[in-house]
Amino acid sequence: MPPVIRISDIAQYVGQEVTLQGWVYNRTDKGKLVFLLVRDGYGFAQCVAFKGDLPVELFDQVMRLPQESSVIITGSVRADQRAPGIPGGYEVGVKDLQVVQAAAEDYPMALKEHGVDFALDHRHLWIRMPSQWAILRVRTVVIRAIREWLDSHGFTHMDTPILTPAACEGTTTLFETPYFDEGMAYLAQSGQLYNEANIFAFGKVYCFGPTFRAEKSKTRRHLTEFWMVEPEAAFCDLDQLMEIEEQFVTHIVQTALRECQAELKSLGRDTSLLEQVAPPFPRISYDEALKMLEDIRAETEDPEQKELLAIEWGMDFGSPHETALTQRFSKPVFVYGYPTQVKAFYMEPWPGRPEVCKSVDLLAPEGYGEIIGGSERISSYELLLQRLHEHDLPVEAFQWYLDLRKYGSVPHSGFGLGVERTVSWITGIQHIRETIAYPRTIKRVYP
RNA sequence: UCCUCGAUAGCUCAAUUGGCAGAGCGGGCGGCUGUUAACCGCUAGGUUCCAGGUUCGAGUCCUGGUCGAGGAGCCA
Repeated sequence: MPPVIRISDIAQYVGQEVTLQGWVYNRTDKGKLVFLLVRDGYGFAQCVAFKGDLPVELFDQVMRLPQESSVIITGSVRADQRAPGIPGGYEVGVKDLQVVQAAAEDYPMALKEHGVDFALDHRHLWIRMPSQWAILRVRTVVIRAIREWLDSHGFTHMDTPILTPAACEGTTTLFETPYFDEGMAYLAQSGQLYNEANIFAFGKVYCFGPTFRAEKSKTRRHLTEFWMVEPEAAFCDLDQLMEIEEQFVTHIVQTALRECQAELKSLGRDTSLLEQVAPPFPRISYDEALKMLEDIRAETEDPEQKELLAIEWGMDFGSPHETALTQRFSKPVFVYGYPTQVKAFYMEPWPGRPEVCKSVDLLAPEGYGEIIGGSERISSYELLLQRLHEHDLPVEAFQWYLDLRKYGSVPHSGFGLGVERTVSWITGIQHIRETIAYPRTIKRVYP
């Protein structure tokens, strides 16, 4: 029996007889000729059956194969520019075909556009379609690239708890669940505070897992359950943090470009700007960003847009601001030094400017906006204690966190990168829900 | 929580001023040796989101509700 191959490797088998194990994605019959578009999990390839090449009964069966039937196909590979697929340009001349199961004829996903609600109700089938398959292939490569870079740069992977005692930052709304006799537990919105403990044992660490936010956000950039990687490093200030971030993001983007060419091409992604992603990234201060936004607002004629872009010093950027700002850049851009009042309690103040903190967001270009939020953390025991009081946080719950500033405190910094937002940017898609296999939004927990 | 929009065949949508509920795709049957969302012929397929109301007559107008989408705020 010829070797079972992966469609992603099909170019290596031109002129050879191979076996494909997969599913019929589409069928077009032309009388004495049938085209099957077969997917095997690794790609999509056209298989061509001629009536004269096959037994009469088999050809008749092939001509009637319902969409999504599972099949084992043997035939010879040839290059043909007409052949569609991912990667396209190669096809299999069918010599034998075994039907593992003829699918039921009421498969609901037509090979056409679908409404969002219908598509999401059938997410378990939607992921079979080329666009969704390609996005999720990019996602897995992005996740691998994240781990590769961190693992090879001295970061120790340390899992942090999903069930947590309280808000880490005391701001966002959390999912809660009863926890035996201990009252309520909350689903983690960040592993950062635990990371900060872990660096004093391991130097540089990262956690990587699902993150939960119960906020009633209804936008293309929000999920209630999403994946975030959070690196944290001891003996690291804000400038060193930005160097880490730009190396890290560059590795992720370049790996995806290198390993997902066929997927990105099938998605129609223009990769010219992604190819330019390399250190150094532009760095602008909050004050400079504010000036740019005022200029952009002055040039805007649309009154609605003018209203949305209104801002004054001390306010955090909303998504209209981020979008407008990043449309001016072709590379990811750092915005550092946000007002202390809009950021979390644990951020180190700017030397000589207490109204500003050593925070930095990384905004993806082409209007995609924030993919990373990070900062240098407060290292002084007294200042941290003062901030806990200022934010009305229960000091006793943060006793262990205060200990970190008591026993060998050092300057340290960290950040969180949102996987889904990063994949949205790299794949060029508009809605974050397509970058995760089973999205959880305010209105959806099925399937 | 607020603003805006939407719901008609399995899917995507159309239906003029309130006047017989339609098309394409998908399914079935038939035809075709290079299709790219193939094409051609035939065919089956409807609680027009729900509950009221106006009217000779409502998919269409009015009231209330349900569900969904986009955006704001918040954030990754």
